[in-house]
Amino acid sequence: MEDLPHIPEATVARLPIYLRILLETADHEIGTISSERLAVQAGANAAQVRKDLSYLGSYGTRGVGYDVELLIFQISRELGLTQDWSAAIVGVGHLGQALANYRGFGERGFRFAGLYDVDPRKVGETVAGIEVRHLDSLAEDVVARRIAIGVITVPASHAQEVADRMVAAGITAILNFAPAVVTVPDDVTIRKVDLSIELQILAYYQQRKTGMTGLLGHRAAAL
Amino acid sequence: MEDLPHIPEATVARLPIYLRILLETADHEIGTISSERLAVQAGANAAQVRKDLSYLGSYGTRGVGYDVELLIFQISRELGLTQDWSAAIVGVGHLGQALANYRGFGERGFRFAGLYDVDPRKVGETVAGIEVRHLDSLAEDVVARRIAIGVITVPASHAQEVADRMVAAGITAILNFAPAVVTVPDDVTIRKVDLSIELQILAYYQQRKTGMTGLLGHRAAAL
DNA sequence: GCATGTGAATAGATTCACAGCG
DNA sequence: CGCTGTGAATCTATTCACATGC
Repeated sequence: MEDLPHIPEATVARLPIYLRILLETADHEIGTISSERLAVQAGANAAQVRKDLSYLGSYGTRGVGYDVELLIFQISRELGLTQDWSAAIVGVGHLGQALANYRGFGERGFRFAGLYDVDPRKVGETVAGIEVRHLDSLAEDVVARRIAIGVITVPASHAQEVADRMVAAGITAILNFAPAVVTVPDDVTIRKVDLSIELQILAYYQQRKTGMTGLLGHRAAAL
Repeated sequence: MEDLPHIPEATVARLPIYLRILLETADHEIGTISSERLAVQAGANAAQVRKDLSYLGSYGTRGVGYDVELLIFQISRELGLTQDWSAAIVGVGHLGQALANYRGFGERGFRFAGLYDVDPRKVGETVAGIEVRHLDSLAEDVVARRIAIGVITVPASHAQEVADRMVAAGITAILNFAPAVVTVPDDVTIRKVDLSIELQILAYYQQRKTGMTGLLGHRAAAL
């Protein structure tokens, strides 16, 4: 298999996990790893690991396993992590500040190159060593600081508007933390992280467990 | 379709989105909504909306659409949101504090009933109106405060240990923000939110766009 | 007539199972 | 002989298309 045929979405989502495990493995000075071992550590199935890795090419050795360093390089290259990426955070609330301070983003070349808000009390402040600028400065900064990724941490009511401004500013990859459906043009990639949806999903599965106490799956004692 | 046959995972993940849209729709005093309209607002396909909703039962009216209030109730019931849920956050770093302060969790009956850390400088402090307690108190609090959900916001190196203590304390639903694979027994539901993985996925798709400039998809100018 | 509800068709992801190679 | 690489089989999810019923 060669370079261009694109990788299934589900595989792309797992490559970063493999990469992290491989980096840890390399730290332990282990030179080679089997799909079985990688699968156990990733909480997956060995056949899946092999199939996923096969989309990158044939970098394993039969009877031996995968060379850890080689695989780190190949996955990094495939994910585009051989270059550095600059991101802008729009919305300097609790979450925006937490992200700005989050160590472990550098995990693979991500840098927050800008923090934006419209609140005059926040503009001019410094958070995590970055000066908060007015959202109006975003467009010029995208060019000047080569910002490629936008992170939305504003309230839901402003999320679409912020996304529109990001797109207008030339950003084509967005990570949305606001609890709102945001639509963007086809050439813009958007992903969402929605904390309250995650909790609701957990609640569903949790209810299935405890709700089984009554005969008909009725609701259990609420608090 | 009746009560027990369980709902596909993909559908469960979308129900909270529909619910949110329906709540907004209700705010605008609109009594009825079509699958088409719901689909547009959720960024989905009308057939999918109908199929998803059909797992809850037949709550639509042909030729008309769905009664907004009725659907809100049915989805809420299915997701287990007719009861309140208490969650504990373990790890009072930037992210843990941001979550504790996050308004909009109450969006459907979630309450943070406990904040835990092991750092003596943090234990005893108050964050978002909640006293930070030592992780050792978790087990007793799970019982006393009926905590059902655990949220992990500690560094990756401690995530598994914290998860183990949550499980030992009787928690059976966990949301993990630490960039680490955490394993739990089968009867425990775990979901992960991994910020750096999300950025890496964006980087992949971003690269596909810009990386096409060179003939062979080689890496572009790094900064 | 119009929008739901749903079988049937399609697409996508996971797992199996084994041939192929070091 | 052991572990990769991958077609084939299976399972899950999405989309189509239309019969059904208000």
